[in-house]
Amino acid sequence: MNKLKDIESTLKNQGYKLTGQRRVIIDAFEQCPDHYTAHEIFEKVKAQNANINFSTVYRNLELLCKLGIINKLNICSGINHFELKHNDHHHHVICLKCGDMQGIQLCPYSELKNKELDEIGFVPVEHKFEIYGYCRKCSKEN
Amino acid sequence: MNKLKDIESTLKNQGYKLTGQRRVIIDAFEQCPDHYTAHEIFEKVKAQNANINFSTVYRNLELLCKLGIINKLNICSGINHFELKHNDHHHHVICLKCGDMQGIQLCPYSELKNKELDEIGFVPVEHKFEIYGYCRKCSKEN
DNA sequence: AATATAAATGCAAACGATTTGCAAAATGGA
DNA sequence: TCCATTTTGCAAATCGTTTGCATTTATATT
Repeated sequence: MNKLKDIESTLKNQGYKLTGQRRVIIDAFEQCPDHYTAHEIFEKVKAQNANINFSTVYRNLELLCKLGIINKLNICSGINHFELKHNDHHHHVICLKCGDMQGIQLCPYSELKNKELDEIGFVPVEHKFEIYGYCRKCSKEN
Repeated sequence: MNKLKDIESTLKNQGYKLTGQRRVIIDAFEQCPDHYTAHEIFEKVKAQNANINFSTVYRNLELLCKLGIINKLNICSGINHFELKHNDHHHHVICLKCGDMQGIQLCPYSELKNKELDEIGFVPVEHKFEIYGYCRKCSKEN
């Protein structure tokens, strides 16, 4: 059972077409250990398919987000990053010096009933947890 | 002991001048129960001082961030919000429908030594925790 | 395999938030 | 009050992202 095939059938089932551009974008994510910016995706994909356009990349990133295939990570830098949505729940540490972002398993939050959320009537759906600090390399350099 | 006076002397101590524009920006934050976008600050401030410019607002928001007087909150919507840095540690809930953002006291993370962070050699400095979901108003409407 | 139709693409231009260069104005110490 | 320095306003540039539209493509149907 191939992840790529799963994604392709998700697209088809929802009435979206499987274009060459989509295939290379999905393929780039398959080969991505962590996350890409839209610009990185564009570069990766252009290397495979000379004729792709930036707006096509953006439109497909948006689509893949909508279908729950990828996640948009928007961190302090202001530049969006995208990652394949895996089954594992994880968060990120982000280096304040070099900007590098790594996934971590640590999650301090469990979605038990919470008194404060109940009081303000807020219904949680998902959460984001980020730790900012210094990565090994940058903390050594200081 | 006035918070405004504290901020003014922080500016002076660091060699920055206390201009009319800075005064109204700080004043707007003093009167702000939670957070503003740069655009909201601009509108508030323009109501006090007809001759302020957007770039002045941005330059001063950046300065106040650098001096640790305000925080920049960058949430999923992509629009930056700014809030006075108070002594209280808090996080935010953000409505997926209307975009409203409220502060919450709930913080599931305590910066104890963490095995996973140690393993990757990451030195935490600060963290951000956000819960996305539906606010009271929007969850009723559904 | 040829066709029809709806969806997707490329292109260029628009967009919104933010940043910049520069000349003019304002601040605060001497 | 004068001067050096900082700060401002303005307009233009920038960056990431989105959009309108004509053309192309994928897929279901014949």
